[in-house]
Amino acid sequence: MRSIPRSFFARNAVDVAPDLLGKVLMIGTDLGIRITETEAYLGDDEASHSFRGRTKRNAVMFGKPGFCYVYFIYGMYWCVNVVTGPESSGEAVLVRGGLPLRGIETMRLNRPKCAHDRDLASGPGKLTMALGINGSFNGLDMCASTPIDASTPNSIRLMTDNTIGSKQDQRILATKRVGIRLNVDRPWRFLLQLPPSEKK
DNA sequence: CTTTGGATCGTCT
DNA sequence: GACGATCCAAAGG
Repeated sequence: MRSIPRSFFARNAVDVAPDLLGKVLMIGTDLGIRITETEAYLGDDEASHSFRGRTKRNAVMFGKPGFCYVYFIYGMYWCVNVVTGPESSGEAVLVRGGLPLRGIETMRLNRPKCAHDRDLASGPGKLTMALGINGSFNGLDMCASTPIDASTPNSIRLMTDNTIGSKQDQRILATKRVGIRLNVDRPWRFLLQLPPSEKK
């Protein structure tokens, strides 16, 4: 498991989003999911929180790539993004789903009503609940080179897992984004198609 | 299996 | 004052 350089995120969100499939979102050292679903949001994109310019909520989107943008939605849920593109472009990739990789027991405690392990993190609100991500993670660096140990609170990282097959082996499906009202036709939702044997 | 509607509050108009 | 980058329980097929 190795960290991802900031240059990976300093590209267009539509390019970063599919490349994040198969990568690992880690909280601390013992809790993580393999990313299976992402969505790209651009600066000049009516569906994006950044479309109408910088506000208190979306300020992180206009900062450096590789940082964490967390927002609260529907009065109940948190969603987590990674900022992409050149600084102040207002781009980000929403992490919409993943499969438990480490710390499944913790995820079950965080989502006691979840019937199947494969659904512990199978949605943008579900995965933040499973991983314990909330507003206090907003603005944290997800590709810092500083090592994480047990004394690092609220650490959140995107990482590459050597044991996962190369991107060339992955089947990626692109569809329209969900849950939005504007700019609905862009095929900027990306799903990792797993072979039945890997679906758990 | 699919469809429907309720929950719940920060943010921006 | 309205609505949202959602989830889940309940009801119907």
